[in-house]
Amino acid sequence: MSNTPGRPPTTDSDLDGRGQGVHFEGDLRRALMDAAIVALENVGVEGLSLRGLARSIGVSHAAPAHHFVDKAGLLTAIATEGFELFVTRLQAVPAFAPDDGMQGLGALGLAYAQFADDHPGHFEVMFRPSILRATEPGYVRSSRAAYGALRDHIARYQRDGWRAAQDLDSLTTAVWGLVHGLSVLRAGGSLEPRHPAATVDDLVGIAASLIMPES
Amino acid sequence: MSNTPGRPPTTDSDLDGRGQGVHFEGDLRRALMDAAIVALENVGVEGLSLRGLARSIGVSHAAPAHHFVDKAGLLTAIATEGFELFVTRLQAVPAFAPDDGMQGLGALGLAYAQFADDHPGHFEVMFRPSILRATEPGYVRSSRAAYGALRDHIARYQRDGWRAAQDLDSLTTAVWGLVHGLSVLRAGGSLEPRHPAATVDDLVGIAASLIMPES
DNA sequence: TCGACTAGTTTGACACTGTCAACCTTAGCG
DNA sequence: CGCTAAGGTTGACAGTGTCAAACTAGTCGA
Repeated sequence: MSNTPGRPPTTDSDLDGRGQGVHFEGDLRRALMDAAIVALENVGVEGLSLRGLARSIGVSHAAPAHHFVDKAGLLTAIATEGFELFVTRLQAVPAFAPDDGMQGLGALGLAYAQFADDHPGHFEVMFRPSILRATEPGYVRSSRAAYGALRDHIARYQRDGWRAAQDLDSLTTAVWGLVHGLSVLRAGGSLEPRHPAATVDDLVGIAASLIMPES
Repeated sequence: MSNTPGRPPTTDSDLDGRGQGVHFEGDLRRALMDAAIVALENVGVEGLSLRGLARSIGVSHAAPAHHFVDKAGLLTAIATEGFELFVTRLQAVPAFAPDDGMQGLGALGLAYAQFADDHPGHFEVMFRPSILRATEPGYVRSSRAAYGALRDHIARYQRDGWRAAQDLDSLTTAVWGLVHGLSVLRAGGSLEPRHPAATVDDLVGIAASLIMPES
């Protein structure tokens, strides 16, 4: 059970060479994160237990502490990974095509909302610095990279004439806030009463109707 | 709950100093909620401890269970109170004046963001049904009342010509998502890197720039 | 070859938590 | 008077995160 996950335990160390066989990324670390991500989806942060994770994987209760110092460390690792996934997702959004209306922006919003839907475990934790080691360099770097990716898209739209006169950071933050707020409300179930079973596309439609009422 | 009317509230006994307030909403209940709200502001949900609350007030560790069944019950009571405060706050927003541009909408957004800023303890918990007894009638009622108050404002703006053709619920949800997302990001500190020390007014400005770029 | 070293893991302990069951105390009332 | 019940207490239980110390196995320098 301990070796089922995809990666074999890095049998050879010399592909990296520096130092000795330093595989900081062991098997257990990955297994713990995967189990934690599933647990976050099901029971949320308050229901997640390091001991329960260890138990489900079949290691002792103190094993996690060796890879992540404590619970905040584990959550920080997940949040960081989330932002990294997030960045690659945003970067996969096709560039703006000037003749397709606001398709570019719509695709961007869709990527955001879709990410929240596809990775609820990561999303649960990414934007909650108070329960993370929010000053950890990796977390800071990846979260800023995510903002940067968002900003790059908006900048490109501006270059193509969309609200070119407005402040880039304000625009980015506003778009971010809009799609983030809708995603959060949806993930929390707060949208249910008025928009039962709202899909990700519904969200994008709602957001689009606010930004560009004419279309 | 509030029934068992056999005994009138005995207003004859002075409700000053010594405990024994026999009103069915006791003294301790209020004290626990106030202490919890402060704790939520400081240490968040994961740092809040029923025993710690009881200790700080000077009652036994099991006393809270008598007023709120468990932790979720306490949080639900706070969330419900938060929505009630929220509704009165929204209802205090002056009606739309047709000649003041989007001042009405701006005031609405300001009320929202200001509430999140003024009551971080309540806000921390209001939109997280997964840690609450989200089906409790009082919570459902007050949270829907909040949506209704928001919707009433938007409906009035529509009657005055603002985006009159758009779907009211979609518009309400969009505005809600925008201002909620910005408030959440700000409360979590995620805005810090790009917008250090962003004020509530900054938020409203950012939101306004997205909704009405021409102004 | 061998001993030291070290990352990874285990065991055991501690203080803490939420929750439950039982008991005590007191006020109000027939 | 005794009854009832709400409000509060005490004690216990199973979990939890975290820390310290011990063990294990693989690696490296000699």
